[in-house]
Amino acid sequence: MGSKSQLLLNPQQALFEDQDHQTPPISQMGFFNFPSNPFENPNFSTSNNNNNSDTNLNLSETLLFSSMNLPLKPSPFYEFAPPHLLSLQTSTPNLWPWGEIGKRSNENQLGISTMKMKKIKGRRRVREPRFSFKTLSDVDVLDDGYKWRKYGQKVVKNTQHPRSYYRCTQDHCRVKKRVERLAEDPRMVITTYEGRHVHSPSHDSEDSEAQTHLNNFFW
DNA sequence: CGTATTTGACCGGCGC
DNA sequence: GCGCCGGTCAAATACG
Repeated sequence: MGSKSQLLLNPQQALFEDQDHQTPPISQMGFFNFPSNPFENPNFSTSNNNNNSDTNLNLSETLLFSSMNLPLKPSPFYEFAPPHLLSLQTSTPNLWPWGEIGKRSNENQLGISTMKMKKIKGRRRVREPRFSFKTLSDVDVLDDGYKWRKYGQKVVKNTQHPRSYYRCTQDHCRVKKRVERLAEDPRMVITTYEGRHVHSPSHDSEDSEAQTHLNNFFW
């Protein structure tokens, strides 16, 4: 990978859900632990080192995940993790049902369950595939190579930090993401993507080389 | 002046 | 049915 796509994020856990046109397969959703920080980067360690002013996050795992257009097959969802990102063969999946996540954090921190489906043409309901991961980060909105426009912000119950809603600015691309801080550990950012991009990431600046490389790799 | 963000209104699902 | 809650809309505002 070129220097431009240096990995600066440190996703701790990821959550996948498969695409299912009937019922939300909550039971098939869950976090699993990443293998112990394979993306260690001295520029991006613990967030409370205030000297670490590296807020300009680069092409990252976020891009890798989102550009692979989300998992499509049902479980085991970790099949869809980019193998060089998650060497899950050697890691323990550690599944957490959503309900249990809520319990652990003693609040409904992600609240995804209410946003399961959307209506399509009056009758058909389709739930876009989603996946999320949490990252140790000072900045809320991680630069993933796509351009996003904020369209809402909401305080979620029993949390102090608001949740922000973003939509991809590309025409006809309906990908959304939301960003929030983990209530129990505000150093953690939870980023959730929903939908698949119908286009390549478009950073205004340079770096098209790394991007096409990534696209070719994942698409 | 065009575009992005803010922010309260609105809406729909769900539990009671 | 009603109220709560999360998600979205959109008018007003900020921004550059």
